[in-house]
Amino acid sequence: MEEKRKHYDISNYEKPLVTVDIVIFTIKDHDLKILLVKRKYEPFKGYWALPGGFVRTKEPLENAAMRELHEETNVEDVYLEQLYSFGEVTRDPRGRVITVSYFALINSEHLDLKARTDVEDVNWFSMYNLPKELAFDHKKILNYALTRLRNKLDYTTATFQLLPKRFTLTELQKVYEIILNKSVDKRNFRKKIKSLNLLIETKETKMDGTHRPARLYLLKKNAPFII
Amino acid sequence: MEEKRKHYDISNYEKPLVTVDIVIFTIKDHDLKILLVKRKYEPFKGYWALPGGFVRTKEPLENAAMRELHEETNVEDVYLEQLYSFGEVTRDPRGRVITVSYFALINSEHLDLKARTDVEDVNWFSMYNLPKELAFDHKKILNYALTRLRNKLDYTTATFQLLPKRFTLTELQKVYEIILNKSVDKRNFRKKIKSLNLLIETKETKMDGTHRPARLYLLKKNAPFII
DNA sequence: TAAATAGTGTCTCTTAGACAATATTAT
DNA sequence: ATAATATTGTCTAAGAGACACTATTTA
Repeated sequence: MEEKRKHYDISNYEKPLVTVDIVIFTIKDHDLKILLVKRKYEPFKGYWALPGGFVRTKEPLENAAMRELHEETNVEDVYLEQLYSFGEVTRDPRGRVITVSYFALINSEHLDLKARTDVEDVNWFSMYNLPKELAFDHKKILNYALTRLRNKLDYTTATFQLLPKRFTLTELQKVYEIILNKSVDKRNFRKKIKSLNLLIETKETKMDGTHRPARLYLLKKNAPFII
Repeated sequence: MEEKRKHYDISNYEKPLVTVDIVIFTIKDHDLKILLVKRKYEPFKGYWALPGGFVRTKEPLENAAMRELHEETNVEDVYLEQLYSFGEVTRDPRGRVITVSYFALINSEHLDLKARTDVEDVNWFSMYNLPKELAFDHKKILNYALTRLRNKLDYTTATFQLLPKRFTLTELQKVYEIILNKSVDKRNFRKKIKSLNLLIETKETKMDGTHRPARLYLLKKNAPFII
């Protein structure tokens, strides 16, 4: 009987804290950027950190991530995916904190950071030029996220979230080049994209400068997520 | 000052419980099997469930998973990988429980289930013939694990963990066929495996029955994990 | 007509997949 | 010899990657 209670009563177990942390990617100024917040309080006061926070008791994990995301940005049309859970015992000096990390891809248009009171500063950083030290194990989380993002490029359409609805093939190619951090042959790239049959060619073009205008495309309404 | 304390004092936050659950795969009797335990206590008393348990306060997540694994089996040489964290609010009727799931691949030799007191029964089940109802959201976790396992087949050597150290090419092919649940052309399979240059041909052969004996191979000592 | 970017096609090499005959062992 | 599994090669089609010229626009 006592043994039975031991197994049934949930309150006997010590509880770690659970947070979510989000790697928010966007492409801005021809660069892969991620959002960081400067911590106003200890621990790691003054350090840049991933946006995140504690999971509320009646809140699904994904909602917690989405809530934190909305607290930082006003964007809709967000692609959000769980990344990995980090559970080193000493990752937070305050005590046992397990974090479930997410990564988000947001459209480079209409970026609009909100004013916040609980952080000292918010900013976009180039993934290729991060602050030397980040709070907690957030550097590790970022590297993990970059690897995942690069892999997704190959076999999913998730990365179209980084572009406006209508985009040119050159813009699409730049997304690939910026994420992979290497250049790609224009002819092979276009051949590949066209063979996947994911895009609709619009009648509009985009002019910017003194040269031939580029055709605008959009992703098919029900293009497969996994190619 | 009060606001500062609010952000610093960890004890103000409500804490969900954190468990680990493990999908332990092996290959036995020409079938893909996973280990389930029959629950002795509520909730889901009498239901089959994934082995797992609460994470201890001073225990890294991966250690918790490894500990649960060792509590069920005596195997060493285990491949263990984090799968996904499930955080639906209502997934455990006792309250908020977030689970970090893992999957493990164990060698089909020397399987030796331990006697346990806190479960009613332990058994291997065919992945293709599971009990109709499982405890919690464990069916969902299992399906997620199967998808992951199938994907890993393509580009990692993780699945060699399912075989003894020395194995025949036919045994290796069977692993592929059982996991993918479809048959594979023998000539193409061997051509592919040989082109990857992962194996060492031993001088020994394996006899079993009245037919030509098969050459034994082993995975190269420092074969890459990701191919 | 100069400057700047958009847009396009061919060749080669590698890889995936279809497909069937011979080799070796024990009884 | 028979039964049973091991072992091996060729052909074709599709895709990846190297590579350079023409088209269209504005100033």
